[in-house]
Amino acid sequence: MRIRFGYVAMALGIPEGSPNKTVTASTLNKLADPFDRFSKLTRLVKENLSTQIRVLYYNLAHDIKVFRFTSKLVPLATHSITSGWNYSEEFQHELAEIGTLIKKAGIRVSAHPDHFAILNSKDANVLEATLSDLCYHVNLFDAMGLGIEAKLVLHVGGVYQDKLQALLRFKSEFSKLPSRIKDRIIIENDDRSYNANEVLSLCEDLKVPMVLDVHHHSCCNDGTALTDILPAIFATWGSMIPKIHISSPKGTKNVRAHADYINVDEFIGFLDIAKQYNQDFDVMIEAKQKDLALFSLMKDLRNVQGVTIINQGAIEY
DNA sequence: TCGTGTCAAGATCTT
DNA sequence: AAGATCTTGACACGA
Repeated sequence: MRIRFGYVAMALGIPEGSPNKTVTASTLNKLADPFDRFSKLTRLVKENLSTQIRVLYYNLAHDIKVFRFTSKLVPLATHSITSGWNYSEEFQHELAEIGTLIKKAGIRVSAHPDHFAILNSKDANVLEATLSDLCYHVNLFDAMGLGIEAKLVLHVGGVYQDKLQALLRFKSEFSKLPSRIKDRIIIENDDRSYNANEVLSLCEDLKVPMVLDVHHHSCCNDGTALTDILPAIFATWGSMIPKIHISSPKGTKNVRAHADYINVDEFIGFLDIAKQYNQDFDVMIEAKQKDLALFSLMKDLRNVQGVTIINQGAIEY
């Protein structure tokens, strides 16, 4: 089976490789002239977008075809201080350039609204903020000219001590989403609330792909072995190539936090499970050292029996 | 320039 | 009811 690797948001292997530059609302508020606020924001977005393009070229130079965007390309995009700002139109040229590059190079991209985006929150304000955040991400994908293959990863969350009700609320809110959002959502098992089994059932119900996070599964599970559910998880992707997330625990005391690099033995453990299903898949590396962790894992994989290195960002196993 | 605090976000645990 | 905690990378600011 063929496995491709990707990393999240920023490149540590090149200078100025972070498209995460931002500003706080309070700093903007201190600028008396609205024009100054506007130009400060505009400068930051332009910088982030040009960094993003540079990072994509860097990825291509290293055969990395899987990438997750930062959610901060447009600082404060969903903050009330920028309400009415048509960033998609203002940066249409730059965003289109990014999209063209992605399509031409065949890069698989996604985004992951952070865990404050809660589709099934009981709080109407939180729900509104969540919808606005999802809309923001989709606005960027649309402006890039990317279709529904550009996915948005969500967690379930919104438990309030009642997981069953929370799941019902999730399904109900999901069904109300506009298709431009709904068609892009994929759901991931998390590290404390919803395990892989529960998310699998939800994904089967909603007919959306499931992202298996192998590390989260080891933090939060009901005793189900991956061997038993992996084929069903892969099946939620239909004809698409499944994607999984991997990371390693930071330490024995803090098992949920992400370590700098990926432990190759843990990953091989997963590969050995996956191998029996002979399904190609993509792997998102969630390690603090980002691209450097990817390179490090690839280096470690060179010494593993059964691994064939296809290029700097893919293996055959 | 360095270190500490703050910012964004929401749920949940503690006081 | 209010505050601390969790999480993340980067800004903001005082020393």
